[in-house]
Amino acid sequence: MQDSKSDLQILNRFRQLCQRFGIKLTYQRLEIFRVLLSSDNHPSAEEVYERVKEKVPTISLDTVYRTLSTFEQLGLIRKIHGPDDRARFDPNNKKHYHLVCLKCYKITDFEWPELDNLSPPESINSWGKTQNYYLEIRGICKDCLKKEE
Amino acid sequence: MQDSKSDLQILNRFRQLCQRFGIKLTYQRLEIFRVLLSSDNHPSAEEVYERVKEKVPTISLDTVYRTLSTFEQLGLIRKIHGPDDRARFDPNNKKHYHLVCLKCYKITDFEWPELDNLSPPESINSWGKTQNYYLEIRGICKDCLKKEE
DNA sequence: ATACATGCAAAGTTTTTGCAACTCG
DNA sequence: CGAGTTGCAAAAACTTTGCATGTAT
Repeated sequence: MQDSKSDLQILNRFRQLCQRFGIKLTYQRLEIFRVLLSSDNHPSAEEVYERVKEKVPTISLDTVYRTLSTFEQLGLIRKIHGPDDRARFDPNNKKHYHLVCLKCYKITDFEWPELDNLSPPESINSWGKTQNYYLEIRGICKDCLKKEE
Repeated sequence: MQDSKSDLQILNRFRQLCQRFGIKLTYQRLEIFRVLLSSDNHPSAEEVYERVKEKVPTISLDTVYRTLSTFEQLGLIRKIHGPDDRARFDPNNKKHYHLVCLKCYKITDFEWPELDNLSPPESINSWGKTQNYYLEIRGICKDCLKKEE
């Protein structure tokens, strides 16, 4: 879900998705979709709300929550829970992991092919059916280190 | 932080910790410490509260929150944020990772030495100073699979 | 037309905070 | 005694929900 396409291309793509999943194409959903597409960071619901409000001033926060939840259920985005107490939403659907800054809570993606290829211990097979990995490396990002001196 | 020692041993150990970190040894803190020691699961603040209340009926939930936060800052426990919306606390200080059930939100520890030994991509060195890994494998646990049939 | 989506307001959850009373060291 | 800790109550922060109105198909 990260591309830089023209408005029309995004519209067509979103229309397709709505049809495929049987949900209605509304202006609110489209603009939320756009905001997610153009996010390099991992916005919280509040941040998505603020950005969508520029285009759709009458949108309400609960619509943003509901839409994000819908998108999550459709597999378009992923909800992530970092050390920050608010949920964040990840529109990057390539296999990747997260660097989380414990000061500013910024989340940065990184890739780690060696981990992708590592098979988990067999012991976990007896636990149940596994679906996906979530890996976070926590620390302090460069910007925050600079501020500390 | 997981042992099964006598009450006296735990008391002495906790007294030591309090002295080392310069915090006062209170009945509330001691009982919270005991509950954490005897937890094989990863209790939420509420769950710790419920269990401590059996011994210290007058304890308040906010004291539990404050104490857990203190313990976390001292490095005695780790706060974890799963798909469940409440924080959970992990008293296991051995290197380990988590299996998280998306149905019942139960968290199970597992070890993965191959991952411990895997060095992360160099690219992340330019990000900042990393402190620790957090890995979750999500799925459905055996019990919940059984309930579904 | 009608089933779905939105906006509003209100409520629900989880966590934090101000403050007076209390307690450990 | 005095700084640190607790309990209470209230508030804050984040998220969800009921319902009437509006809208996409």
